[in-house]
Amino acid sequence: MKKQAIIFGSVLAVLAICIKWLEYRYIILTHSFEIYGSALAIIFTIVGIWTGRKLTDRKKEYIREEVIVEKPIYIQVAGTDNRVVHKSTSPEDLGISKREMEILELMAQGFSNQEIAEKTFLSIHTIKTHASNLFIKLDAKRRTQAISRAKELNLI
Amino acid sequence: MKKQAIIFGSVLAVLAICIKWLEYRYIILTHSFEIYGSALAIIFTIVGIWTGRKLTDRKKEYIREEVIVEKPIYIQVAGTDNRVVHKSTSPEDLGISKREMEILELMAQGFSNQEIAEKTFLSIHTIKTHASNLFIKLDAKRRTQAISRAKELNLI
DNA sequence: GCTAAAACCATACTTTAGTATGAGGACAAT
DNA sequence: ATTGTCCTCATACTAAAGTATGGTTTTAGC
Repeated sequence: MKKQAIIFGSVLAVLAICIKWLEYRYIILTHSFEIYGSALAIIFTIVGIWTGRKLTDRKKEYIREEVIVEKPIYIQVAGTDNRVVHKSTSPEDLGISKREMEILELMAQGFSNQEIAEKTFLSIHTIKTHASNLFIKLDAKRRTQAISRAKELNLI
Repeated sequence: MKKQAIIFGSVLAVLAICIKWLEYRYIILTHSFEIYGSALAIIFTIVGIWTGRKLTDRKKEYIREEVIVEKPIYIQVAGTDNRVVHKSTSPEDLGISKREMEILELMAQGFSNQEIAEKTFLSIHTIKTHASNLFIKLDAKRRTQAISRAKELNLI
C-alpha cells in the first residue's frame, strides 16, 4: 500500500520532469497538443489500471464463502447396499493456492510444463516447483495421477 | 466487455471534443500546461482505475457453476459375448484397438508405464509402443493431452 | 493357406517430467 | 517489525516418457 503510493508518486515526478524538459525544448508542445495529450491519456490510463488492480485485487483469493453454490454430488449405485458418494473438495482444504490451481487446470488440459510456462509468462522452473507442490498436496507421484485425483475430488 | 469498450471510447471522444473546445477558446492552453496536463492525468487515472476494475473485477475466481451435461454412457449388455454398446465416439472410429483402449484407461487413472506393464503382464516396451500409437491416433503429443482428448471424445 | 492387422518385444536415443535444495521478493497478519 | 505464506527463479540431478526402427508371433477374415 505504502509502496504503491511511492511508486505512483515517482511516476508522477518522472513525468513532471519529462514535461518540464519538453517545455524547455519547445518540442511538440505548441504544435501537436493532441499527440501530447493522447500520450498522457494513454500513460495515465495504464497507470490507473495498474493502480486500480493493485487496490482492488487483493484478498479475493477464495470468495466462495460469499456465494452460495449448488455442488453436484455424484452417487454411484452399485447395488442397494453398496453406494459410494464422492463429495466435492475445495482447494483450501488441501492447501492448494490460486497459482497452483491455475497450473493444475492447464496440466489437465494436456499442456507441457514448457507450454504452461509460456502461457503464464513464468519460468519453467516455477512451473515445476508448483507442480511438485501440487503432487505433494494431492498425494500423487505423477501429473496424470494428480489430474485423476483432482477429478475425483471435483477440483477441476 | 464490448460495452466497456464503447463507454471507454465515448469518454475519449467527449474528452477530445472538450480539448478542441478549449483550444478554440484559447483558454489555459498556452500558459499553464501543467494544470492542463495534471487535469488530464487525474482524469485518465480515474478512467484507468474504472476501466481496470471493470476489466478485472470479474467474479472468475472460484465460483463453480453448476452445469448440467448430458453424457453418453456405456452400457454393458449381459449375455451373448459381453459386447459394449456406446453412443459416443467409438474407439473403432479412430482405429484404436482393444489393447490400446485398455492402456489408455490405465494411463488416465494415473499409472506409469512401468505400473501398467506390471498390471497387464506386458513389457514396458510394449506399453510404450501402444502409447505412441495412441498419441498418433488421438493426435496428441503427451499422455496428458491424450487423456484430455479421450475425455472430450467420451472415450473414457 | 494367405494376408492384414493386432499384439508383442527390443535397442538406442532424445526429450520431458520430477526431485532436492536454496534463495529472494511481495504481502498480509500480528 | 517480524513471521508465515505465496510466488518466483535457479542449478543440478534422477527418473520417466516418448520416438524411431526393426523385428516375431497371434489372430481373424477371405
